[in-house]
Amino acid sequence: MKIGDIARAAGVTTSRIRFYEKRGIIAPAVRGPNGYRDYPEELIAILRFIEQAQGLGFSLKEIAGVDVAQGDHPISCDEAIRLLSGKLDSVAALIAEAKERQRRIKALIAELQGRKQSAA
Amino acid sequence: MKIGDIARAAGVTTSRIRFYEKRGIIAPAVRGPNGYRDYPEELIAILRFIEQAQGLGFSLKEIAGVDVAQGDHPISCDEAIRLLSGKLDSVAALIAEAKERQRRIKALIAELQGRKQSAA
DNA sequence: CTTGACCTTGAACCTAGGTTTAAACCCTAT
DNA sequence: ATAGGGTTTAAACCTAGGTTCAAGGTCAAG
Repeated sequence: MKIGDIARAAGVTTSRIRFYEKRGIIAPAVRGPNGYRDYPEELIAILRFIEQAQGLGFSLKEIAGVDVAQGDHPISCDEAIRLLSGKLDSVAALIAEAKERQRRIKALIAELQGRKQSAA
Repeated sequence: MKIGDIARAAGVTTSRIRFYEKRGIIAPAVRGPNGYRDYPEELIAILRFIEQAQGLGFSLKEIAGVDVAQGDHPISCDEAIRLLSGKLDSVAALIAEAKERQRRIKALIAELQGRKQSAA
């Protein structure tokens, strides 16, 4: 499949696919006699996987570390659980931070409203 | 006060102060006869205010919009409440998103652990 | 044989919030 | 007068995740 076919099928741009290739996130494409990239159908699933992983909060760097498209072992179940657990922790930390911000903002609003009352 | 004095007092770098000035987040400094920036002591509080606002999730663009250092009216109480309430909403949205991620990650982990059990 | 759609490359551009660097100037102490 | 610290400027660099551009090659249809 040519890059445009893959792009349409996976719902991503062609530039994004080239970008991933350049960054080593997906394996370099086999080239046809005209120099065009020729990708296996499996890349569609890989690209969807990447979007999914991004949606879960994984950076491209982290995704690249999984070697998803390097033809290596497709990552062990234990490894996947380990990665997900790590991300779970960082998401929890993010939530805690956001809640703290929320708390402080609420306190500020309350203070300002109190000031408004006493001024009135 | 010279830029270095302000920087030390406020706990920021001099480059950051110049950056803020260039971006219009703080007012351009008065210059001494040697061309050195000469800042009023009040800038220290303004810089601290900026850090605080950033900590609450406000971008520099949003902070600049407040015209904190333009010598204008120092922002009305109602206006402050409005801005804070808006930020409160976006923080709530952020938390909701993060929780959704958390939920999905947990579901994935559970699925993988189930797979491990059935494989064992 | 030309038009249009596709592909190639490298490089520049974008947001956000700064940092770093280079080359120059100023001030104070010794 | 010279060393050291401070200051000035513009411009380049950084992370992240891409997009956009320019200039050119390829392919199938009409």
